[in-house]
Amino acid sequence: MGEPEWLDEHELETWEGFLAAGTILNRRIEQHLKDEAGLSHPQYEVLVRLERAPDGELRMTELAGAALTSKSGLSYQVTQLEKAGLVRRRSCDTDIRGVVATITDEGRAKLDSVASRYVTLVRELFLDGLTNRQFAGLADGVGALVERLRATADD
Amino acid sequence: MGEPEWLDEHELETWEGFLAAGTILNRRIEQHLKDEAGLSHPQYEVLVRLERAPDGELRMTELAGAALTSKSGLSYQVTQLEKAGLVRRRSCDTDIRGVVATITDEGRAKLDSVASRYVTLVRELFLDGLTNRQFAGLADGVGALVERLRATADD
DNA sequence: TCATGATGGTTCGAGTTTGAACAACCGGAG
DNA sequence: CTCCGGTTGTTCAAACTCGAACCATCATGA
Repeated sequence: MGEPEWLDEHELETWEGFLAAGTILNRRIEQHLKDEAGLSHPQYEVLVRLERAPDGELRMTELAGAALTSKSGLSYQVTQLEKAGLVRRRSCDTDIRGVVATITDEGRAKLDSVASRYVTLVRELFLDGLTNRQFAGLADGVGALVERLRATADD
Repeated sequence: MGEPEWLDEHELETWEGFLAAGTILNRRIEQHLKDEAGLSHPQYEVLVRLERAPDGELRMTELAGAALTSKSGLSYQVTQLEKAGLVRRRSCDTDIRGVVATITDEGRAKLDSVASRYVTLVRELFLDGLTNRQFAGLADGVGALVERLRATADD
């Protein structure tokens, strides 16, 4: 294994800050979603993915692949959303094993009702805290990161 | 509430990328910690904070305040770490209610055993994916974010 | 001194996540 | 057609998280 090149203070600080910021932002968003609409963050994610998909439909596996949770976690969340009437399950036409999740009109309405507040929150917590220069730099870095992480999604 | 200023594509992409990157990185780190040392990420966090503290000791509340989990969550984790012999509890000298958590020698040894691998991983997943310019930009942005989030920790 | 409100930590229950096990099914090679 | 490895989604037990309730204690002021 050998000695790696240790992290200098700035590197460590940035790394830990990055993680910490993600954690805090996640938590704040979650809090607001819960209070406003009774949605957990995973549930909100599911709805958003579905809304963006053609016909508001997506296979379970595709849904899970969207960086969310495990298959079992998705199963659970979709069940919750189904109980709430925001999503429906139907079996896939071309594959009997398959299940397609569909967002309902209530689901879309729920998303609409949260959207404005959500955007406001993202501005407050994230964008407003950054100068244009900082945002540009962060956007660039994040872009590179996401690309790299997606590329090495399986190792 | 009124209509907020909507997010343009670049803003949305950056925001979602930021969250997604955090989630993925967290998960990968967690995976490795679990495999290598049988530690969860929260547990690792606790050990790191304790190791950095003078005498390797910290009050429970201070520990929880370090952006980790809730008080109850911390209680649970410290109990787990105690069972594993990596941390000890003792009551506080100046406040009978208080509890001080202390990292044991085994705890320090455990951290040492993970450190090298951990650093390697951070380089692989995070630092190596960024050019110097990108890192600088991201570091700047993250710094501003963390500062802002800490400042508004209570609203 | 004695109330009174705030604080420190644990414990409890409900909800959630995860990986493993499972049953059903697909699709290609032979 | 028939295997057979790989896929799909659910279910299960175990672990984890959170907030609320709780008791004990502190600190302040009358």
